[in-house]
Amino acid sequence: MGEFKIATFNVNSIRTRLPLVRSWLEKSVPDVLCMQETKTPDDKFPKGEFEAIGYNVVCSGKGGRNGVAILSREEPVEVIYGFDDSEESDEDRLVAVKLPSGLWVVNTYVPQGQKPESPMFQYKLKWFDRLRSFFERHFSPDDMLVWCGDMNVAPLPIDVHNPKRLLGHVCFRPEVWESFEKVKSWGFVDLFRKHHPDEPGHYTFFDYRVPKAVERGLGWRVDHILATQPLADRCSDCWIDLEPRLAPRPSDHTPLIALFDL
DNA sequence: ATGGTAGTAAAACTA
Repeated sequence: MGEFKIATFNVNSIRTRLPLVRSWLEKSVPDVLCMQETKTPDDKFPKGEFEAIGYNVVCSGKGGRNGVAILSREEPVEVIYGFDDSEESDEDRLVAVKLPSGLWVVNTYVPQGQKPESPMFQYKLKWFDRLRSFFERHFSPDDMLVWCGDMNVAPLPIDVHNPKRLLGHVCFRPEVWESFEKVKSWGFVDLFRKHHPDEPGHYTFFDYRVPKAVERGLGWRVDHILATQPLADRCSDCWIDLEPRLAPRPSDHTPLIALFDL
C-alpha cells in the first residue's frame, strides 16, 4: 500500500475554517483527517465541499459546540458514534471509523475540564476511564488502531512553555496525567514522542488570548496521535505543522501529522 | 490577580 498519512486538527468551527482546511488538505493530502470542535450540526456540515476534493465525510455534531469529524480517502466500512455505555453518549466528542484495510481510526475531543474544582473536571477524568473501557470492549492492543484528537492533556513538563506557572491547570496536573496514562497503558504509543523523544518546545495549541503566542512560543502540546504497537512500528515520522496558524483567520490549534508505511 | 480573543448565537457560555 505504501505511504499513509493521518492528521488531527482542532479546527474551532469547520464553517469558519472551511477555506483554511480545504487549502491545507490540497497542500498536505492526508489519507485521513480527524477534526475536533467542528461546532456544526451534521445537517449543516459542509460535506459536499470535502467530497468535491475526494474525501468521504463522517461527522458527528449536534449544535454550536464540540463536534468531531473524520475525512478519509476511502469509504469507511464501519462507524461508531459516541460511547456505548450507560452514561452520556457524547457522540459530539467521539467518533471512530474502520477503513477497508481493517485500520481503525478513533477521534476524540476530550472534555477540557474548565477548573479543577468544576464538576466538568471530574467528568473529564471519568471520560478517560470510559474511553479505556471503550478500547477494552471494542479492540485489542494487537489491532491496527490509531487514536487521534484534542486530548486536553499536556503529558510532560516539556509539553508546555512554562511548567512551573501552568502546574495546576486542568490540562496540566497529576490527575489528568494519571487518567491519560491509564488509557495509554492499554496499549498506545505517543507517535510524536516516538520520533521526538525529550524535545521541548513543540506545541499544537496557542491561546488566542495570549498576544503573539506563536511568535513567543507560548504553547501547549495537547493534541496527540497514538497508535497500538504494531501500527506504531510502521510509523516513520510524526510532526506538527505550524503554518496554518499563520493564516488570516487561524484556529488556535495546529495540525499534527503522522506518516506510516503500510 | 485578572484579563486578554474567538466562536456560537443572540446573552452568556466555552475554551
